[in-house]
Order: sequence, then C-alpha cells, then structure tokens
Amino acid sequence: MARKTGSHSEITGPRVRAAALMLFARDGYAAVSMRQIAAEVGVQAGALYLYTPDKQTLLFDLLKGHMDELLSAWGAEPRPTDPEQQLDAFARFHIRFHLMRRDAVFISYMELRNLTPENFARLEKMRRQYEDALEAILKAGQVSKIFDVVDTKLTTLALISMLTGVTTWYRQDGRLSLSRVEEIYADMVGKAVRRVAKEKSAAV
Amino acid sequence: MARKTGSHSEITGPRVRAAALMLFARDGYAAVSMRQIAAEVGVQAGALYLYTPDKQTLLFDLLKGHMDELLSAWGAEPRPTDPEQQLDAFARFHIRFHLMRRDAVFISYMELRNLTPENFARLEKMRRQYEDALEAILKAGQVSKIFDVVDTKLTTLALISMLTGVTTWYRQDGRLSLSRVEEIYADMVGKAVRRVAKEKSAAV
DNA sequence: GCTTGAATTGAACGGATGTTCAGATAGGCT
DNA sequence: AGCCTATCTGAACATCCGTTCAATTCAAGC
Repeated sequence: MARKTGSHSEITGPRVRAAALMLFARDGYAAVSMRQIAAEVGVQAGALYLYTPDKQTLLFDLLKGHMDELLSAWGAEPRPTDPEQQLDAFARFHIRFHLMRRDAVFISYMELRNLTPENFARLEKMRRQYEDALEAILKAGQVSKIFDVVDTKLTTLALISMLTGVTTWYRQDGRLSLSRVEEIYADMVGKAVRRVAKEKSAAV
Repeated sequence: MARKTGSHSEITGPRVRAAALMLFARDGYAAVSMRQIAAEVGVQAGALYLYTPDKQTLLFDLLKGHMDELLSAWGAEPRPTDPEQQLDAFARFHIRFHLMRRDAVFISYMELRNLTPENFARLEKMRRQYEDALEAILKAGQVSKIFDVVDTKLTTLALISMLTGVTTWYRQDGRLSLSRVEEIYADMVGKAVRRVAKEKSAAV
C-alpha cells in the first residue's frame, strides 16, 4: 500500500506545515518527533521528507514564513502622515496581527536557538527590519517634538515587548474584546512616548 | 570505582541545579539530556538521581526556587507610601532582579508547558501573587487620582511584559548601563499610567 | 487501457533517551 | 584501625529518535 486516494503535494505540504506549527507551539521543537507530525497529518514519517529536507529546515520555513507575512502585512497597511497616528496604527496592527498568529509568534520567540547560525542571522535581519519601522516613527515624532523619547532604540524594544505580551494572556472569550484591547494598548503606548505639557519635570 | 574524592551532597546538589539551569536555558528542557547535565557536573548520569527523583522535578524545583526568590526579594524591598514612588520602585526592582537571573527568567517563561498540571498550577499561583503586588500599586494610584488607568489588570500585565522584555536584549557591556536602563524604563512606566494634566483628552 | 511518475509505505539504520540497580569506594565516626 | 554509609560508577533496560530507501500504489496523460 502506498499513495493514498486523493493525495496531492499541494494538499499534504500545507498540512505538514500546519501540523508542525501547532505541535511545535504546543510542545516545543525538541519535544516533537517527526512521527508525531506525520501522525497528525495521517501519514508515515518517511513521507514528510517529500516536503522538507529535514526537521530543522521545517522549523526555519515556519519562522521565515511568519516574518515574511509580518513584513508584507505591515507594508500593505495604510500609513498616516502624522507620527502620532502612525504610532497608533502600528500598535493596533501589531496587536491584531500577533493575536491572530499566536502559535507562530510563540515559536518565533522560543525556538530561535534551534536554528543554525546562518538561519538565525537571516531571521534576525528581518526582525530588525520590523523594529526599524517602529523606531522610524518614534524618530519622526521626536523631530517634530510631539514625542519625548530618551532613547528611540530602547523605547522601540520596550514597546514591542509590551505589545507582544498580549499574546500570553488574551483569550478570545475573555473579559475584553480585541478592539477594546487594541484601544487600551494604543492609548498606553501613546502616553508613554508623548511629550507632556510642560510642568515641573523633575523625576519621581 | 565510585565516590569521588572530596564529594559531598552539599556540593554536588547545587552544582546539579546550576548545570541544569544553564543547560535548560541554553538548549531547552526537552533538548537537554540527563547525561549532558551529569557531564557538566563531572559525574555519571545515574548519580543525578541522588539529587532529584526525575528530570521533570528537577525543572520544577528550579522554577519554584526562582519564584520563591522573586517573592521574598520583593517582600524585603523597602516600600514607599506614595503610589508614584511605589511604581517607580517596582519597575526598578523588577528590571534589576530579572536582569541578574536571565537564565531562570528565560526558563520560567518557556518551560512551563513541560510541567505537570499540578506543578504548573502552583507556579501560576505564585506568579499571580507577584502580579497582584503591581496591580495593588496601580489601584492605589487610581484611588488617589494620581494614575489614569482604564483596566488595572491589563495594565499590570502590559507593564510586566515591557519590563521583562529587557532581558531579551540587554547586554552587560552594551551601550547603556543598568542604572540608566532602570531609569528610562521607570520613567516610561510612570508616563504610561500617570494622569495627564487636563487638556482636550480626545483619543488620537 | 497502458504507461509513467508522483506519492506513500514500512522496515531498517545507528544512536540517544530517562531511569534503575548491584557493586565499588572514600571519608567520617568510633 | 576498622567499619559504615553516603556517594558514585557502569552496565543494562526498553523505547524512542531522525533519516534513508526499495517497494508499492494510485492518478493522470496518451
């Protein structure tokens, strides 16, 4: 027995990636065996090697695909001209995009160490590209004196950490709706970087 | 041959935990074998079972120990009366504490899924206890109208995510000193939650 | 209807895994 | 000096791992 009825590489390929994504996110790359992925797809382990040269490349393709999507989705997003509105748009986009891809986000933060150095470097570059998009907004707002940011790089990383953190606790059927969460976070991000009306500005 | 010269359980025990902590953080719980931990200690794999009933318990003890330290360290921290200063103290404490224990922090966020449900629940409880400490500060500030926070629970989680994020990029020999990083983050946290002088308060 | 090639099986490979345990040894106690 | 026990070794257990490959089967093109 071989070749199942109705089997095509255009069908099995995506199913392999979907199964791997789910299992890697749930149990971790190292803890998931090729046989488990195969079982999830409904296939023997050997068949996976029609779709990936090895386990490591399977992981990399998932992470790379996620970053490709992220960068192109942000590129396709309408961009306001005002830095304040740009920041608002970024915060909302980031939350929305990441909440819809929790498995991929989780893996992207946790399984980087399982990549070869070259593959890691490629992803790092893409990640930095995304961070630069936010930093550019902060810099623009600083130039036009709307924002008051001591260090744009540090602030970029701090804001992204805060926004991405939403993926660790948000529940679809929870207390707060997605749009409400978006709103609150976007507000908080704005307050954190916006210049405050002049006052006694001594530190706390 | 057995019993090495100068061997004591008070020495080997901590070394086992230290080796496990380092290796789990570097390669992940599932990817590290008992034989690797043993080799790091300079001992055979079987000897590890004098110090832990099994691998899973070894992980739990590390995570539990970390949370114990965290809660008692925060408990020992001098607590100001003013919510604004309390928040500042919390932010600085959190950054300082977490930056000095990056391995444990990393594991605490990544390896929770490798715990049994009971062990997971015990840690969750401790984590919530820590979060409640921050939320209490936010609530106090809200009552005294110093802070303007829409949802204290959400804000708590957002701030902790932001502060913990520092562990992913901070380098000892980097551009910014620890105290400078502390300062910037504490400032940002303050701005994010402090009530702004009344203005047209329309959202962006 | 036959042929060809893509898709898959199932067995096999060497090696690694967590854990157990009888036996060996060194250090402290008497 | 001699014993005792805490400490550790080294081998063994069954089971799993990622990966390869000849053999097999199905679907499509002629």
